Amino acid sequence: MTDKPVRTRFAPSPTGYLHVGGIRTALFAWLVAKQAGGQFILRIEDTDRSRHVEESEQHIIDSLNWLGLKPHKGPVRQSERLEIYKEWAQKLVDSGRAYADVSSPEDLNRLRDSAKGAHKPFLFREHRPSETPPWEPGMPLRFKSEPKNYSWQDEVMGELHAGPESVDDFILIKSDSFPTYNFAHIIDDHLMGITHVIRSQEFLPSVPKFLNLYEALEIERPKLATLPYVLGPDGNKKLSKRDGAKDILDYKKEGYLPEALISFLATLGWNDGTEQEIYAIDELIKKFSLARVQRSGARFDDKRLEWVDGHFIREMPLDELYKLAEPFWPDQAKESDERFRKDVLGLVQERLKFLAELRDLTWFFFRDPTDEEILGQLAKAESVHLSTVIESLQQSDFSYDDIKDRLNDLLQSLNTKPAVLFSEIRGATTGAKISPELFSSLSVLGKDKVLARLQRASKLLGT
RNA sequence: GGUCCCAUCGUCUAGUGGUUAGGACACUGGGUUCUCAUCCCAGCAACAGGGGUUCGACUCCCCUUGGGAUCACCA
Repeated sequence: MTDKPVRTRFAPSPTGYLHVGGIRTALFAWLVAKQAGGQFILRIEDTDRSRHVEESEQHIIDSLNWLGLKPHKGPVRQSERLEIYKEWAQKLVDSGRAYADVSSPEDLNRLRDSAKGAHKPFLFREHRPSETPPWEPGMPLRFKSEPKNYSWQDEVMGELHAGPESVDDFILIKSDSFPTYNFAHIIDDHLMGITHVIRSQEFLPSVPKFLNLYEALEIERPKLATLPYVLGPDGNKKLSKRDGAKDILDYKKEGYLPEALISFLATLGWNDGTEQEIYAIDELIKKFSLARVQRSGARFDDKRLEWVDGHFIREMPLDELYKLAEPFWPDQAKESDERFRKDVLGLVQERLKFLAELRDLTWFFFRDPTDEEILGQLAKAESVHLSTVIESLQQSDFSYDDIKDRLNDLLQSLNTKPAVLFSEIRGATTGAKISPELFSSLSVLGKDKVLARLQRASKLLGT
């Protein structure tokens, strides 16, 4: 092997959005390129016109950009390279390694059915016609394979083997003149100088066919790396859109941090052998290796993602988090100033798992609770201290320390417990089932609001 | 059915012949002046089965079982 500059690619077909499985493939390819100082290329495999979704390409690009997996250049589109595939196809025709396929869909179905009935694999090469017409536009072109045993090295799976049954004649160019994946990706990888083909497991059974084609084309084979599936949360099936796998951009909408997703995805099927659980992107670039990628599928676990995301949120400087939190505030928060919102954010930072939780955690800072909300948090019979609390807090400067001292004093003088007194105050001032720590909450909420809410609660209870 | 891949706690995993099989998520219990969360402590919990090889197997080999993929003019 030569010392060609490392180049990897991510080659999705534009049929919809990207889910975590696809993104993980992109991430690994990106990491391999990055750590070698190489290039990461985006190639749009749009050779199936019937499944093509117009907005898909932009959506894919947006997804990669959000996660910081920036391709080296703009995307390469296979649909714009038809002439190239045609030329290479012609080479195969000229060397006798490809032939026009005149069989009808009915022929094929019949052959397939009979193979199935005989419990044998369907191999087109067993029905290869002895004579075929010259290849002309509008005719599908089929590869003429030379079946044999193969052994090859996979960067992830190790030494792999397959028998001649795995090699067959397959379609290179379809009747609409578009190439198949099986053909186009081989040509493109070669022409684009791709050094590592990193792709998911579904292509593994086809590798012997590809190997046969590399030989027929007399081109050097890139390194092959097969990634195991990301499995759905339940069952052993690979994660799929059909089973509700989320669009990666939905995680953006819910306020997950890109660096958290990256760390989570990287450790889904890879580890560096240490007990480290969280990785910064720079560390991943340094430490990642295909050889340490797991060979078995990894199940996607929401809970772990939440934990990782919460971890990143807690570690983040408040000012930075504040910028990201912008779209996630409760509606009424617009009317509050930045200082206030930052204080509030500081209070809930440690309990956010993702930013969309901000709303439910902070609404009572921006809007008075309703009667029902207050009463829902207060048991009348036990709520008897409110007027005393009001008296004391009226004297307070509402600093954290002063509030703390006063409420602690009340604990003494009223001869009660935090579980009683603090719950009462919390319920009356927030009307919420959960809230941040009491003294800070009161301090941030401010004297006017706190006193007004306490008085209102007191009135509601008739005390 | 043929071909191919895979197999350690519920989940993600460490482990490369000798370990009380480690960590993390989740879960359970406890602590941190109320709730929720953080943090800390503790607990629960795994080598699919059977044969070999070996003084010794989670580690190596074989078989079985289980799971998955693939056999398209889809990628």
